[in-house]
Order: sequence, then C-alpha cells, then structure tokens
Amino acid sequence: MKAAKTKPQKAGIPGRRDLVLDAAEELFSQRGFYGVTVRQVAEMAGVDVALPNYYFDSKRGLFDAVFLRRAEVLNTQRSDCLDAALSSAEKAGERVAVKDILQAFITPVMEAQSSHDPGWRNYCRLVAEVNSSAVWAGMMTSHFDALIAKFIDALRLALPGIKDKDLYWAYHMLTGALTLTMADTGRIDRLSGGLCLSGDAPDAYAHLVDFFTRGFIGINET
Amino acid sequence: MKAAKTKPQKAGIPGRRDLVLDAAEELFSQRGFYGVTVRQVAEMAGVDVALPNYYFDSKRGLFDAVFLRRAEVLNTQRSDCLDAALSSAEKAGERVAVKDILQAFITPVMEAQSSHDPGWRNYCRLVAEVNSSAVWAGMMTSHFDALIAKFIDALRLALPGIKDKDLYWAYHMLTGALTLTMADTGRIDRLSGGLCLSGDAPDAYAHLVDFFTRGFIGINET
DNA sequence: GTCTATACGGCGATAGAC
DNA sequence: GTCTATCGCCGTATAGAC
Repeated sequence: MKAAKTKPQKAGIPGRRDLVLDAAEELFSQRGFYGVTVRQVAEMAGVDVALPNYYFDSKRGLFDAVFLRRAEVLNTQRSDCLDAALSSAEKAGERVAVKDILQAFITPVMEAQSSHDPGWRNYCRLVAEVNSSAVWAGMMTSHFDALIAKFIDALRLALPGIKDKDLYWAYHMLTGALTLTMADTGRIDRLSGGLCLSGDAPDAYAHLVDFFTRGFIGINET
Repeated sequence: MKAAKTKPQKAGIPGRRDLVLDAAEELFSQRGFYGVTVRQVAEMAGVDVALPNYYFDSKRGLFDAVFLRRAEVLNTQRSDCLDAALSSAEKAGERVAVKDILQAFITPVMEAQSSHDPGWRNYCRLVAEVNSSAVWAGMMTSHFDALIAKFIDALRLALPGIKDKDLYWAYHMLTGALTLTMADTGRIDRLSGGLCLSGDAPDAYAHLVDFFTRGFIGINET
C-alpha cells in the first residue's frame, strides 16, 4: 500500500490522487458503490483508467479511502465541539445542556452540507447512503462509533435518570432524521411545496436541534 | 406490456412471475439496484436469465414492479387505518389525537417488518434504500406522496395553529427516523450493546410513536 | 516512483432464433 | 414461452514510457 500514502501538496493545487478522490466522492455519493465504475471515476478525474487502482489497489480500496478522508476531519470537529460544550458547562458549575450536546453533534455536519466546497456536500450524501444499508454498516461502525459513544455518554450526563434503552432509541431516531437530511433527496421541497428546502441546511438543522432537544428532555419528564 | 399483467394464480402456489419478483425483492433490498444482476435474480428464482426481461421488459422495469407490488397494499392499509382514526374521533365529537394519526402511519409498516413473510421484511429495507437516495426520489413521490399529503392534512387538523413549515420539517424528521428503522441495519444493536434490537420491530416502533407524538405536540406548546 | 496504454477473462443486458 | 448468441463494458494485471 505504499502508493496510498498521503503526499503533501503545495498549497491549494490538488494532486491527481485528490482529483481521483474528488471524482469518486461525487459519483459514489450519487449512485452508490455498485452504480459507479472505475472508468467513470477516471474519466471524470481526467486520468487514466489504471490510475485509481494504482493509488488505491482496488475499487473497494478507493471507496474506503473516500469515506475515510473526511470522516477524520468531521470526527475531530465534532469531538472538539463536544469538549468545548462540556468544559464550558463545567466551568460554570452547571450540567451540560442537552441542546449544546446536540448542537456539537450536528453543527459540523450542517456546516459541511452548506459548505462552498461541493466535496463536503457530496460527502454528506455518501454518509447518508452508507448509513442506510446493512452492507456498509461495518464502515459506519469502524469510523464513527467511538465518537458516538462519547456523545451518548454526554447525553446520559445531561439527562440523569434516563433509561439507557430510551436513550439509545432516541439516538437512533436522531440519527435517522440526520441521515435523511444529509441525503438531501429534495423530497421535502416537493412535499412542502417549497416551504422547506433541503438546500437550506441551516434552517433544516435548526429545526432538527430544536425538535430533538425537546424530544430528549421530554423522555425524562414522562 | 401485456406480459406484465397480473396473472391470477390458483390459491397459494406462486407463478414464476412472482418467484422472479420475490428473488428480485430480496436481492435489491440487500444490495440496491446496481448491486444486483439480472442473472443473480434469475438464478435465485430458478428460471432462465431471459425470463425477468420477458416479464418486465428490462432490469429497471423489474425494479419498478417490485417496488409497486407492495406499495399498493401498504398504501391501502395506511389509508384505512387513518380513516378509522378520523371517523372514530368524529363519532366521539373530538379532535383526532396526534398519536392515533402517527399510529395509523406507522403500524402497518411495523407489521410488515415483523411479518412472518420475509418478503415484507425485504420490502421494508428496499423502501428505506429508495428513500435515502436522490436517484429514486421520483419513485417515492409517485407511489407515496398522495398518501403522505393525507396524513399531513390530518396532522394539521390535530394541531390547530401549527405553522406549516414546522409541520413539514417535523414530518421530515419522522420519516427519517422511520426510514432508518426500516433499513434494519443492525447498527443500533451493536451501539446499544444489545439493549435495542432492530429485529424487535414492535419495540422500535413503540418508541418511535411515543417520541414523535410528544415531538409534534411539543411544537405547538413552545 | 508515477503514470499510460493495452490486454484479458468474465459477466452485463438483451435481441432474436427457436 | 424459452434459450442462446452477441456485443459491450466491467475490474484489474502488466509491461514499459517518462
């Protein structure tokens, strides 16, 4: 795998390895792993058919690399946001607010989805796709579960007395709603007659945070 | 398309057309449209490679037929459940309860997913897959939107004064949570250490109804 | 090392022969 | 209603150009 090492690039100008990753990201996010051919990726990236395999060993290796690239960035952002929320609450001598936890969980995704970089928007769709199929469950687990456990622990702190089972089911629903928002299928636009816009990530995620903050707190009040 | 007409079959014994549909349903639900080959479908159904194309014109036609077959059944069930809830409330001279509406929306899905018929369980996963990708948004729209509009209207009645935008976003989150539950990826099982089981549909959907009933009502109380 | 051109065995959907 | 033949595209290995 020595060809797969990250080659530092002089500021800004992307190397061909990144061009391949970008093209693969876009195509995989639109049509899934099986719906994309290595030839299409190569063509979109403007490179030879054999180059993706040279860098990533196989189509599957390419898929993994695409998924991994931004997972690391996203995990760091979310983890940092959570740490900030936890320590600011500690400093104030208060319990962390559920809303702050959910915001730490969701804001980095919201920013990714409303980013100017189309790569981030594609990546959000890709994660949604991966999270919706049992075939790729292992990828979600290995890249995201550690972080998720950290958030669940924080929520348990914020909601003393909550039953673990209720907590996990609530998280399941949160992640379902989040996943559909990331999938950005445009369906809510049509259903709502343009009242709600998948493209308006800040609006979508503001509603998401509010709705689930009330939802989580509500569990403990019943 | 005369070959595609439904040929009535003597009680119970499925014709080859249905064998093809069943096999396609299982495979498509596991690996998506592009991840399945017509040859695999034919082999699983125990028929010649060309038979699926004979019945359904193309691979895409087969996919549509699989999706349509149970959509009709599910739509009828959900619509009937909603009508029952609406008319029983009317008879009692009361407003419909949010919970009854959500139950009408969700119970038929829950029964499908916990059915003895593996075909229904496969179908739930297929719908989840289709609903998670922009590529298939049109299929969701054409098969389900009429029914969804009916549910949204009912919810508007049950929640007087709710802003349409809030209502649609709440529906979006509901359907996201529902979709992930239907996808049955097994991830919540692992995350929760076995406390929550995707296989236990009644438990999953009971939590779903409770959580979202509170969520919808809560919108109007803030 | 980085990359291209090309070749290969295999499987894809499906049209047309039967 | 069934099967077979066809043709194109698939992922990937490899040889060698730069």
